Amino acid sequence: MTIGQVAKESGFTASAIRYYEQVGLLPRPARAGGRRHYDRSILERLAILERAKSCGFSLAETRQLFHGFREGTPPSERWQTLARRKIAELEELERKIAATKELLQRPCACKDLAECGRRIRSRSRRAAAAPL
Amino acid sequence: MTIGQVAKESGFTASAIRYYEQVGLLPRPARAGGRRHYDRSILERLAILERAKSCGFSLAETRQLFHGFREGTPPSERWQTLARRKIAELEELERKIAATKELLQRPCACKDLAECGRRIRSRSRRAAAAPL
DNA sequence: ATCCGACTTAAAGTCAACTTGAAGTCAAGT
DNA sequence: ACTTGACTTCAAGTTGACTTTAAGTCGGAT
Repeated sequence: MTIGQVAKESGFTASAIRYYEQVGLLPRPARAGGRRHYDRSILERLAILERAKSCGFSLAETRQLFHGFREGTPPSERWQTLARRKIAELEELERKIAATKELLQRPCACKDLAECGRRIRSRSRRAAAAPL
Repeated sequence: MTIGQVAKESGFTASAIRYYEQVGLLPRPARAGGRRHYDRSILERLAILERAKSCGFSLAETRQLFHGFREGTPPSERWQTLARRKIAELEELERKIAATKELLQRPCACKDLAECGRRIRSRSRRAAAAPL
């Protein structure tokens, strides 16, 4: 298959596919007259990339999935290791979101923004500032 | 106060303060011999920026807080309008996180990554791919 | 007079994950 | 032979919120 066909079947753009190859997430395919020529197993590989992406894994983390374990480590263990970390991250994010929502729900009764500033400043116990 | 003193008292770096000025989030202060000279009300303004930041507002949204409403609109209304939007965004994000966590909790029993790819591909009903 | 630290500007760099553009190549169809 | 469309490479652009760097200026203390 050409890169265009792979793109159409996988849903990734051709340039994204080239990019993944460039950063080491896809093996270099055979070439026919300069052009990349893939066999259909590339679609499985790309399906994994898509899954990893929808799991919130960065490309660096996704690289781990392929190259970050001792040869022969079963995929169940690979996924589990990465998943545990990511779930912990997501739970941290959920906590931050909850805190942010509470902040957002606080009503304001100031007469102008300058008063907002004064109130916020007088209440600030130097801790609540972490962004998402 | 000089920008350095404002930086120390506010917790923002001097260059961040200059940047906020540059993008229109802070008024241009008086100058004394080229240098910026602030009065203490800048600290209230920066406290609002800090609060907006910890509410997850982008600088563009924060600009709205100051300049996005009819003159005279009370801060309560300003905050409420922006807060409602942001809360909706955060709830959408929470849904995505929940979906991602479910995906991450799915156990894998494949014997190798190629099998993972085949399984993912055969199950894929072209919908579950949205990243965070 | 000279030195230091704090300040000034404009421009460039950072991060991720790609996309876009420019300029060129290839194979197939007319 | 010529056109077309899909491909190639490499470099640069995109987004947001800053930071960093370079080169220069200022005021106060020695």
